[in-house]
Amino acid sequence: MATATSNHYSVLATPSSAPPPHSESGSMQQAAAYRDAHTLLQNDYSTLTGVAGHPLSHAHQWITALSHGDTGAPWTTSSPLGEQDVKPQQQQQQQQRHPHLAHQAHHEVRAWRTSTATTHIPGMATSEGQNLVYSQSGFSLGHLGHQQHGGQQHQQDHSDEDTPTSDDLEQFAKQFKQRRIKLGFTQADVGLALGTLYGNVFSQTTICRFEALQLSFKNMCKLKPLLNKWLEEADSTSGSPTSLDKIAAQGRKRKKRTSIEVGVKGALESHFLKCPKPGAAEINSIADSLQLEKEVVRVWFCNRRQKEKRMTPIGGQMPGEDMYGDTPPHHGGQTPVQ
DNA sequence: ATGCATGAGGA
DNA sequence: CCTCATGCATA
Repeated sequence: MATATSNHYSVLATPSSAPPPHSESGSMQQAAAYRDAHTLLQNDYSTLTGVAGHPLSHAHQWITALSHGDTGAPWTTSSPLGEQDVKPQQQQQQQQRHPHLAHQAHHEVRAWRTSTATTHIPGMATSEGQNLVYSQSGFSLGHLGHQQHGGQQHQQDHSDEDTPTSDDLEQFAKQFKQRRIKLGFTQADVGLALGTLYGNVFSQTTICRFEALQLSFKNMCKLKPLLNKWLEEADSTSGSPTSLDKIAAQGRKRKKRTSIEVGVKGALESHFLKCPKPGAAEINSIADSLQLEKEVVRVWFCNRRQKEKRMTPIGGQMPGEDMYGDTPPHHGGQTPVQ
């Protein structure tokens, strides 16, 4: 589709778009034991997934099969139905920069987990070769948890209000995942539970990213307390009724996800290396040469930059561990990928 | 598990 | 326009 670029995201009902039963990709993690009698007032995926033998497989993603009558469905222009957010949106949504970190705008942090948890190869010139102890001080978390009393500083506590270190987060994430699985919950379950418990719903994606440490440091810090509370609730309440609130996602006309071909991705990567922040002109240029929409290119760069800021570095870290014959028999590698 | 996308908030 | 938190849709 070089020229195609179907400019219209006509969400149209793909003629052959039967209900994609997309077999559970993460079936291993989806197999959960619901000790709660939740009413399947949604789409019965049970029929699809149940065949495997999992009587209690839940719909991991509350599909929003909105019955859209209009074929055009311009997700941007005509949106008669006002968008109604389903999020309770409590008042604790304020995570924006505090007056203290105002100056932090530019010197962003990039390498958090310079130390691979426990065992880390010393003096390993990974990619930067300049982090280690140094970067630790790079981001002085001091202001994040800013102690306004001026004298007290007992961080490192745990399970409470202090700024965790990147290492703390890593450990917590690991533990969390383990316990979650032990209790028979899926990532989606947790996301929902958080919503019913505290009013903040989260998606499977977010929980997943948390466990994989693929969120920004700040974001991790924000979520940790919530997940921690859920953990306590979860294991202590091993049989009590969990109030289930089904907030059916409303219809939201979202643009169809554009698939960028590998070759094109490579090209984008190249450009990114040269200029991670291209201006409008550059974007236009790139978009044109790659035959992509400007918006797509712009968004691609935005997402790419975000990746760079995640806790877990992207292209690297624990590929096959050794590249040369010399390999330590142990590795504190990442998650065993569930 | 991840890729592309939306949106709020901030210059 | 960007950053940042988040998620639908998908591989």
